[in-house]
Order: sequence, then C-alpha cells, then structure tokens
Amino acid sequence: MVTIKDVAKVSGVSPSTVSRVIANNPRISEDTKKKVRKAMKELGYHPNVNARNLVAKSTKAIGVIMPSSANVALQNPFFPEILRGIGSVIHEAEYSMYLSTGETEKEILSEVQRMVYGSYVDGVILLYSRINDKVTNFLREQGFPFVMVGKPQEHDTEITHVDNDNVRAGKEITQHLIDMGHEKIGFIGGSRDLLVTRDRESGYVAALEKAGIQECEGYKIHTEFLKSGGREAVEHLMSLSTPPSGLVVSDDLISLGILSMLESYGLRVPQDISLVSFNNVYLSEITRPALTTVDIQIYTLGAQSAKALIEKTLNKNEPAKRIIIPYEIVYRDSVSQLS
Amino acid sequence: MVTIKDVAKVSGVSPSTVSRVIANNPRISEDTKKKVRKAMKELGYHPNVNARNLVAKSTKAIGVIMPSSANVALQNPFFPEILRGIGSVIHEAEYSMYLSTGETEKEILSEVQRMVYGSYVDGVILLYSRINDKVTNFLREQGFPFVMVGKPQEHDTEITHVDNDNVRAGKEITQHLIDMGHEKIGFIGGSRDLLVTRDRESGYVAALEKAGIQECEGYKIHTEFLKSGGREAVEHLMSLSTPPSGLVVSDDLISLGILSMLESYGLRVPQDISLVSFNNVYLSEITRPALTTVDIQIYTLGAQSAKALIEKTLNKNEPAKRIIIPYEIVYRDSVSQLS
DNA sequence: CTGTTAGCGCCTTCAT
DNA sequence: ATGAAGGCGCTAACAG
Repeated sequence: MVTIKDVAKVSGVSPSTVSRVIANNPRISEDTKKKVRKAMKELGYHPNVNARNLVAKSTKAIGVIMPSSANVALQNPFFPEILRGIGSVIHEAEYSMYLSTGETEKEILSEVQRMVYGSYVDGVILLYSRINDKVTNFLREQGFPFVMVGKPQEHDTEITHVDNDNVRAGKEITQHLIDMGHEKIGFIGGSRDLLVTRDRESGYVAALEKAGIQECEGYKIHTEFLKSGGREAVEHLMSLSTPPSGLVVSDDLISLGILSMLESYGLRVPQDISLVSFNNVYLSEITRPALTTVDIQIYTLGAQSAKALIEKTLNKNEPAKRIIIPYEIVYRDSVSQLS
Repeated sequence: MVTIKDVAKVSGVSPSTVSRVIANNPRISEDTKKKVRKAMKELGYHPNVNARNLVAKSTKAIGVIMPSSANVALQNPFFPEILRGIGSVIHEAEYSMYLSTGETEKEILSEVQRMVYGSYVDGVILLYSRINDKVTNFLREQGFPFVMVGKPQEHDTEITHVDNDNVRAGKEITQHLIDMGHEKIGFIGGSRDLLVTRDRESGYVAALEKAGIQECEGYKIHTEFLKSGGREAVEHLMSLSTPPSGLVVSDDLISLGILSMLESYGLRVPQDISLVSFNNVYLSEITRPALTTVDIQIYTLGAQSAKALIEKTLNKNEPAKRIIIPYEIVYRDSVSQLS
C-alpha cells in the first residue's frame, strides 16, 4: 500500500505537506502542489479512509436502516427507489452508505448499535416509522444524529423527519372517490404499527366525515402486504351485506394483490369496484387497470432525508425539522364515475 | 468516547490486557477477563472500528455494486431480494455492507475505485454481469477480491461467480412451451449487453433447434425493461404475418409490462398467447394470470455470493470457482395447451 | 510556505 | 499472565 510517506519521499517534501496538498490547503505553493500531485499519480496513491477517519473522528458514511425483512414488505419497489434518492446526494457529497441487513427487529437493533458504538457512521436514516420502535429509542437516547423517513410516533419536534402530508393525501384521494359518486368506501391498510398507515387512514376517515358519510362497520381492514392477507381482506369485504363500491388502499403493492384477488372473484376494476392507492411505484402504471394513486415522490423523500442528515452530522446544532414533500395525485384508470 | 485506556484504568490493568480480553486471548486469566469485561460494560465500551481496521488492514466490510440505475431495471424486486440473501450471511459473519449508489457506469467505477483504493472494503460483489464492463476489468487488474453474480464475459475460470445454468433453464422452459404444443415461439429479452439475457436466449434457441423448429424471422426482440420497450415489442410481434402463440420472456418484470400490453391489444393470456419467464419474483404470483416462471432462487444467489466472497477475503489463495445454483420451474397459469 | 512533533484508538511484538 | 513501547496512516498544532 502506498502511503503518504512514500509520496513525501518521492516528491522530496514532508508527509504533512503531502497531507496539506490532499486537503488542498491554500498555504501550499502551486509548485509543490503540482510536484506532489505528480508523485501521487505516479505511485498510485490513495488516502486510507480508516487512518483518516481515526483522526477526523468522522467517517463520512451514513447508515441506512430498512425495516425488518421477515416479510415481503421489503420487496416493495419503494426501497430501491428511495435508495436511489439517498444515493444521489450521498454520492454528490462523497459520502458512503452502509446498509443494515437484519431480518428481525432484534438483529437490526444490534446492527445499529454496532454502527453507532463502533463509529461506523456519522448518522443514520431510518426508512420506516413504527410504533414503539427500539431502534428509534436507542438513537434518541444516544443523541446520535438520525433522520426518519415518515412521521415519528412521538417527540416529533425533536426528530428530524422527512414525510408527506399523508393525512391530507388520504383525505384528498378519498375525496376523489367521493367526487366520483362513491359513498360506500372501504379502506385497506398495511400494519397499523406503521405510522404511515395510520395517517392515511385518518385522512380517509376525515374525508368521509366531511362528506357526511357514515363510517360503515367492517369497512376498514388491515392486512399483511401481499396476497395471503389480501385474500382475506377481499373475502371479508365482499361478503358484507353492502360491499363497498370504492377502495382506498394504503400502498400500491397491496393494491396489486387486491387487484388480483378481485379479479379472481370476478370483480372488474373499475367497472364493478373502484380503487385508489398510494406511492406511485412504477408498477402502478403497468397494472391493469393502471392505478389512480398518490405520487409521494419517493426519490425526493430519499434525497431530502440524506441531505438533512448530512447537514445534521456536519453541524450538531442544526435544529430538528420536519420536511414535508409535496404529493400529487396521478389519475389513471382504476376509478369509475358512479351515476 | 470510551477507549481501551479508560477501561484499563477502571479495571486496573494495562491497555494491552484489555485488548487481549477483547480478542479473548487464552493467556489471560479468567479473573482479569471477568474484571475487564465488567468495566467494559459499566463504561459502555465498544471498540472503534477505524482504529482496529487501521492496524488490522482489514475492514470486515464488503461492497455491493448494483448495475447503473439510470433505468428502471433497479426497481426490479430482484435487488431487495438478493440484498436480503447477502445480508443474511454478512450479518452472520459480523461483516458490514457498503452499497454503491452511482447512477451511471462512470460514477459506479469511481465509487468502486474509492472503495478499493481507500480500503473501505475487503471485497466486492458485482450484482450484474455485462459485456465490456469497466468495473470488472478494474477489479481484475487490481487483483482485488470480488465475486460476480452471473456469468463473466471472459476469464470465467479466474473469476469466482455465482450463477444459474441459464442456458439450460432457457432450454427447459422453452421446451415446456413446445411440450404444450407450441411451435411459434417468440423471445423477448432485456439488453443483450447482459450475459444473462444471452444465456437465456441461447437456451431458447437450443430448444427450438432440438425440436426441429425453424427460428422465425423477427421472433427475437430485445427491449428495455418496462413498458415503453414492451409496447414496441408487442406491437412488432403481433404485426407479424404469423404471430407467435408462445413467448419466452427473460425477466418477470418485463413479463409484467408485456402482460399489460397484451391485454391492451385485446389478447388474453394464456388463451390467446402463452408466456413463460424467469426469476420468480413474488410479483409473478399475483399477476393475472400468475406466471409460469423459472425460480432462480435469488436469495440463495445472494447468500452464496457473500459466502464465497468472505472466504476469498479470508484466504487470498482460495481458488476461483463457479457456483451454480439450481433452478426450478414453477408452473402456474400463463401457459395453455395447444391442441 | 513548510517541517517537526504528537496523537487518534487499537494491536502486537518484546520483555518481564 | 501481564506491561511497555512502537507503529498502522493520517492530520493538526506548533514552530520556524
């Protein structure tokens, strides 16, 4: 391995001068800079991060924590997309990105502890927001810089988070169904432990209320991500004496499963039943029918969270903030006008 | 930050003793071990990786390189799934995982160079295999430990890689179509720059040959991953004087797009046209119809590549190997018997 | 402008 | 079985 000393020797200067050249210190003459850089090139020198981090007490790396991967939720294209968003600013800032890999909450916690205690990273991005989350609590207790994608369960003024206004989005998309003449509207959500599910559900409820529509017993269902849960949800809904004519589904991926179930029940979307959902994952464009869904700008969510985190690691006094990314409803073919 | 010295002071021993306790050196008495460990716990001591890496000249970290993310290919659930597989053994071995984030090939190359030159990682996993890949070449030239998921374009006896027998799989799945009475069989593949596309295509060709079926002009198409390309592919195929009755599609995600296009042309699968594909991503179960596809065991692909890489970083003399993961055809509802 | 010195936190001889 | 000393590669005062 080529070290700073080798470069120093070859270019006939001291190691510290080389170090300063690397940092592009203005107090080094252009001549020596040139000389040193030439030597670096010749020798194929590249600084060793570990040595650098050791003295700098900073790693220029951030940890990205996915939710526990025991279930298929992780298969959601949401993740590659948000990773891309994070990656773009990480790359720009010349940071690196550590990915958590745990399957269970316990494994994840231990990984985060390793990252934090072992100075692997300067900060952490949490790609989920869930009730009573040990990881969140740990990070808070440690006072370790982190930002959350989604809304914190509590202490939301102390935790920097990047989120959509999911309540409003839920309200608005439900309102769309109402505007199209629907009154019997069901809600199918993912786990209620996820804050995002709760928010979207609140929006749904608010829209109904505002329209003076009575909430129906049994119209609200929570299910696991894919088909198994989807099956039950659809079975349940359709066995009701007055089944809904419209569905608000909290995630495009769930919608996919629902769509499939609906079809197997001989129900056509949107002719027999309308459906709207959230995320606008690329898949929602190629389902049949294409989904009317809320585009939450996943990429931006990722990019902004990375940006906020980096700022925070650079300046410990950076105040906590809430960053709300605008959403936009994308109208496609999964909703029909009820006369 | 709590250091080894603090622990030493509190437990009344020297720093080196503490270090030995961490390494669980057998020449330290159980008594002092106990004493030291107690102090570590009290103080909340955790070793600093950077310091450790610096002297150990190893990072216990691996880099994972995704293909360039300029296109939607990255949205393929293949990636979260393979990441899970890698993660499982990484975690087990107490390694960490760096994720590349570049969007273009150039960015990716520069990231890999940083990883390698800067001693960020001990080895690298390439999640793709493409023609004339600069990253692969760089890694080879450097003699840096890496393994590839897929088949190397060249030097395949020198590069450890984890792959399926895609030629055979392609042949077998095509044979299935033939067995079901199909003779006019088209092939829709992703980029020909990807080795995997080529292999699957070779299998397709081999099956036709074996069955004595003449390859038809215009039956082979290569397209970008999602809909835009899918549209053209379907348009082209269906405008042929004798359109195919069966389709071999090189990736489930492409199949999704094709399915959608087909439907918009009023073609029903499998009644009007049959379709088989590859990967058995969870989505292929909830499409309508559910896809008959080759289960390539993505998770295992990831786990085995991580395992092979770790072995390689631990023992530089570990010979290059080819690891072939078995596949299995999953029969579902996208193929019909032709009488 | 540049060199010298010290030290980041840890591990590893070499002593004892 | 344990301690002392040196060094991994780099940066940051402090001199000059």
